[in-house]
Amino acid sequence: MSESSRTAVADVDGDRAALVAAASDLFYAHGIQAVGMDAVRAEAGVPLKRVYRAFRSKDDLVEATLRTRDADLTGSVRRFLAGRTQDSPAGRLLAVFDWMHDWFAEDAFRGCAFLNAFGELGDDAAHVAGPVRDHKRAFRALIRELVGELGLDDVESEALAERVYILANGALVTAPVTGSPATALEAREVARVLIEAATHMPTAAPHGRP
Amino acid sequence: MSESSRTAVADVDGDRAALVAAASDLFYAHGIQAVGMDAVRAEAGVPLKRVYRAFRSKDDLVEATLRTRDADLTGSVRRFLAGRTQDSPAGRLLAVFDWMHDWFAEDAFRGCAFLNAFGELGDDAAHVAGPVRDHKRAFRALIRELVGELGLDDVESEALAERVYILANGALVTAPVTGSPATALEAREVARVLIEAATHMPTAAPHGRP
DNA sequence: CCGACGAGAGAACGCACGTTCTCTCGCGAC
DNA sequence: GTCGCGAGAGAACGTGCGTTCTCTCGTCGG
Repeated sequence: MSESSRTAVADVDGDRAALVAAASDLFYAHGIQAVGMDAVRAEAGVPLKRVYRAFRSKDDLVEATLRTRDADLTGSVRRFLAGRTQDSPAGRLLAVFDWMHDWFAEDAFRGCAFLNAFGELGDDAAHVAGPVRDHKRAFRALIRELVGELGLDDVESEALAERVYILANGALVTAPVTGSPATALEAREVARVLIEAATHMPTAAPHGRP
Repeated sequence: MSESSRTAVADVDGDRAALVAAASDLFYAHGIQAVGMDAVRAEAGVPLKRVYRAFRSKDDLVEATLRTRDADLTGSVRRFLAGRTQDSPAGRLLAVFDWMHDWFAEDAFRGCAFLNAFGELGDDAAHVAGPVRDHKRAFRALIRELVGELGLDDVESEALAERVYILANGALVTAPVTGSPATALEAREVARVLIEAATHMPTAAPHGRP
């Protein structure tokens, strides 16, 4: 067993994981300020004392929650893309919007946790603004990576990546307000037009997956 | 004078206006839950008693603030468009992004108050979700109106409007995170490509205003 | 000049939160 | 068996909120 002496000595790592999982769901569903530490404690089934042994404060927990969610999302989209290695570079870039569509259709979907958190607390809270900016940078970098496979030059690649990134954020924020997952497919169509315009090559037909 | 007996009988309408103006700024800058009624009272210079004579509760004030902001924003963009009546239909549609660019460059810009509020409180709070959906519907209707002048058929017009709307939301949410007003111009370029693709007609050169 | 009404300022109240403290109890060591 | 350590449950504490209440004082009618 990789744990220390049996289950004893208060498994701080296990607590951290349980608390982050519980807090992540609650913060995402109701906002950060609206969820109290007691609700997190109850959802995680961890006594309050251990909560404050695992995290110095609520701010700490919030930051850990955001960083974990960043890793989870990145993992999720990369796993999705791993199933599309046979696709054309354009198809793989567009697959990001297919992934979004699947996500938007989930019952629990309530927009982008990072944009929600940033909108709620903004620049006032560094422990939120930092992870949010890091996540968005990572997401943009992922898109940039996929755009890179299209074979455009650097200037064109940067421009296209920036535009697809803005577009993805647009879908991410519009879908929860309208409640329609199809927003992702509209955005996908826009991306398709952008890719065609940039590469001067036709891409797969709308909504069709090879 | 249009007021009732002098300045007496507690000018409820004046109070409402002052309170909404103060609350609007504070909510926008720091979020809704982070701003207490006492801060609003202090900023507006209105005694607490009159605050609760003008509004039944904080929820009421929040809703009034959002509705007023909706009217203000709509007025602002329509005034901006009124200066572009000489432009082509495509130019007038793209002018929405020029208006956004001006807005993003303001010091106080902190994203879309409606998306921020929705992200903060989400569907949990009907007094927020309602005005947010109404505002977004109105904004989309404005875009649909401008798209209508392009002379496309209804199906194409609806599709283009939806896409430009998603795009505008993308710029609106990306700009505060990156802090770059140029996001609006990137989105403008995407819109230009979409319009060209939809109308099969070239539009004005990038970033050029006739 | 007096009395009463109403407005302003802020204290008061009930509640909920983040955080800490205390009490109790189970369990292992000797 | 007994002692003591440590963990769990939740009470307690300080703070800040939304909302209401009270007290004081200026002002106006008579």
